[in-house]
Amino acid sequence: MARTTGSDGARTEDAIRQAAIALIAERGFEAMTLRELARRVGVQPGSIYRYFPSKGRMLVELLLDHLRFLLEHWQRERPGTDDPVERLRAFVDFHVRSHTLRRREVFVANMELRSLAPADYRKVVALRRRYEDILTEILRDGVERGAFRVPDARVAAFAVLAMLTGVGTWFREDGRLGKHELVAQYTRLVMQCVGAAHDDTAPATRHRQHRRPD
Amino acid sequence: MARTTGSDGARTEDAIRQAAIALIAERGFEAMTLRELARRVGVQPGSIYRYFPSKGRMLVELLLDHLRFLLEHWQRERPGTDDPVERLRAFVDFHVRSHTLRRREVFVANMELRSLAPADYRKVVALRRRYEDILTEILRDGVERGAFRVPDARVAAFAVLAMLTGVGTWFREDGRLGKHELVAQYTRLVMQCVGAAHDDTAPATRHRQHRRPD
Amino acid sequence: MARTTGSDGARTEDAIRQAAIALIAERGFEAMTLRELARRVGVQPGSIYRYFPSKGRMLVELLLDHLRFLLEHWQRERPGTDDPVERLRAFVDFHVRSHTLRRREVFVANMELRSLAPADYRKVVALRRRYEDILTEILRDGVERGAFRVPDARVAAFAVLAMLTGVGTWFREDGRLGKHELVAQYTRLVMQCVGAAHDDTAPATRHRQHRRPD
Amino acid sequence: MARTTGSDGARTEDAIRQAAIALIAERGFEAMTLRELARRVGVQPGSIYRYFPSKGRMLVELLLDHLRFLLEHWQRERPGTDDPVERLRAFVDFHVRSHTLRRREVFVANMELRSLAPADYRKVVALRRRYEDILTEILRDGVERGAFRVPDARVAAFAVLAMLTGVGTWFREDGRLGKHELVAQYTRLVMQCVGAAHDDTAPATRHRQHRRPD
DNA sequence: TATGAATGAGAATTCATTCAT
DNA sequence: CATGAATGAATTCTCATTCAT
Repeated sequence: MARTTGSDGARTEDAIRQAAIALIAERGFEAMTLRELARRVGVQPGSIYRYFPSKGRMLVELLLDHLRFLLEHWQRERPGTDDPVERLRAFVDFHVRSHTLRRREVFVANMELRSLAPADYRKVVALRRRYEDILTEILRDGVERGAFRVPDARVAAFAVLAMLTGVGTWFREDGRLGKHELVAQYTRLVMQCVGAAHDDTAPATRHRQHRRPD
Repeated sequence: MARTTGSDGARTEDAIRQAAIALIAERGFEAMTLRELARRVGVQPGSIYRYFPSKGRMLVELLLDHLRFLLEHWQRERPGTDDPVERLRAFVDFHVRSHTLRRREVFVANMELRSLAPADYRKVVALRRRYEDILTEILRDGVERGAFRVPDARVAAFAVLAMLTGVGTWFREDGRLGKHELVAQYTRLVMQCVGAAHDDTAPATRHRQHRRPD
Repeated sequence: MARTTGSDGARTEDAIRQAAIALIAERGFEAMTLRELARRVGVQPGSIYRYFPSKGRMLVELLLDHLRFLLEHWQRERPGTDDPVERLRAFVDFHVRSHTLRRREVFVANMELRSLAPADYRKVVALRRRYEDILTEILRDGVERGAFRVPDARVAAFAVLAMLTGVGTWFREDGRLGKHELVAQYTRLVMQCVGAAHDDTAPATRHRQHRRPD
Repeated sequence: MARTTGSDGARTEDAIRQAAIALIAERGFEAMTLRELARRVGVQPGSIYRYFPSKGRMLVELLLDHLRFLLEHWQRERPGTDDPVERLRAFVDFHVRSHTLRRREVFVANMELRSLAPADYRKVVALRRRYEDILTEILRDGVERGAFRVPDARVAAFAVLAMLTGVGTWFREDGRLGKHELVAQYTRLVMQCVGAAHDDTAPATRHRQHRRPD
């Protein structure tokens, strides 16, 4: 077959990106083959090279895109207030929502750093660091203002991020727990964790206290 | 050459296991080649097959060994008391210590589940589940006795495990933070997280409040 | 280099098939290596996998092709008559000619059944059985009509086929015996063997009675 | 384990030979591995080298042994008479019996000539030639005395040998046809084939004329 | 823009063989 | 006589990548 009438580069590139994220999340970057990627997209392996100069570059671009997406969206959605509790609440909400919505991207970004070439690794980690800094800064500020009580803001930030990001490992969109409920539970856990003087009378967590999964 | 003088099966197997864990942690299972593994051990690639029937079986055996190690050691070291706070404190201590001591095994066990054949995957996950259940059980018991306050013991267990396990990602044996201090900080974070009626006047965390990593 | 100018799938596949038959006939299927096959064809070993999914599938396809070739050609060339002697004569002629013309295919088909996977083995043997049945049927019919005298048509068919097929083992295109003469001698032997009321005064065999190969 | 008390070289060697013939017949010489052979015999692969200097030498020895066995036994069993018909009858009987009794040896000897090193090939073929010559000589003598009518004794010898040897391909010890009956049928086919002035009133073939396998 | 034929390097794995014990 | 640890070369097969069309 020659060229499909109306075939369209932008559409093809997008299809490749989507399929690549899915495939890498499923199999891992090293285990994914361009052959299979091409098969899923419905093109020949060679065609991928119109859009990405190499398998490795494809990974970096996907990861950078994801991290830029996170940073930009946070920029847009973060609350105007400077109340640490409100800011933390917003961050948890943002993080849990984006990390369940874009589960595969998050998973890939967490698993495949090893597969990056050193220079790419540095770029990606720098962006990730900026994201971590958002939380560190919120915690640090909260500690200073007496809103939170943790021995070390950076350690606490790592702990909280690990906790929050871990949600992607087990949460299923179609599982027992609704996403709203999920956010509520994690918000409470985080608040307790950082020693927020909690008003844990928030309704969402309250009326479920008797529920118990598994 | 047929056989290096004094060569010894048990020793060789051990050397392969050690090197394999290190190499998989470094590069990832798929990216690791048996050639390189053999080179590090100082044998020919084919010799690995005296000890493992395939690359895939090697991975399972390493993972199962690691999980069995964790379960057995917890069995031996867990405290006799049934006070939830004491049990949780012991678990955090055990987990953080074993997860910093056997960092690479932990890392591999968390990253390479994907690379397992389905049947092996099930075996490994079953063991991991038993480990998770230890913490779930402690939390559930604590909630019932009023020692902890979390909306859902299982969700909290996942959250706490993610938090604790994440320590392996950034903690360096030779870094700023001592292991003792590390355990102290995580203990406090976990206690707060599960809403333990805290006696957080513990000295270890106190006199460091002004310190700040990174 | 990506692609030799003017390279052409159909041509390459044919070259591989030809070379494969020759090489398997020479060395045996197990002893043949894809490296050597590729070298003879003038491509890289990996390129063979564009045309055959595995070494094993290559063998089946070659054997099935050969047997289909035999069956189809017999279908086209078999005589319209129902006189058993004429039919047998035509079969011997067809068999000896095709088995000297396609010596290597025949040889491979006889030697390499063992190397087939069980499922493939069944397919190939089923086709071979259809070929054997052609002769069995001719003999059976001839026995019923009183044209041949053998105790058991199926046993005789095996005996005659073995005899005829054996010709490929020793006959050389450039040897003492012409192909025409060869067919004549085998026709006579077969006719005698099945007890045909022979008119063995056929000239072809006559004027050579004093010749002696080897 | 050290050495089994009373373990015995001659016994081991014999076990290896037996197993080797069986395994080569099953899989083919190239496809057989010394590992599997050793496993069947119950020794370690290295131990085989006490008895055979290499895999290749093992094959030659097995083939030479087999051919020597055939020649010696014929020497002992051949009839004293010089009547061509009697001699041919005895040969057919001997050949069919030995080729069904030692099926696997025969099969191996026919299939694996290719796997021999050139020098070994020559030795084996020379012995086989001596065996073929026995039949050629009988036929030639019979033609001269007017007992047989074939255009060329050597061609007929090849044809008859192929026919007779083919029996090993399909005959099953536990099948429909008894061995006695088998010999009788082949004797008759051969006699007819060489144009022996037949007294085909021999009882063995007669009273079965109505039988029909398959 | 896309194909499909081909490459070449390297992967896991197998195997005959060796030899200290 | 036999073992078992090890070798080294080779095997099938895979894969990222190239490029004429």
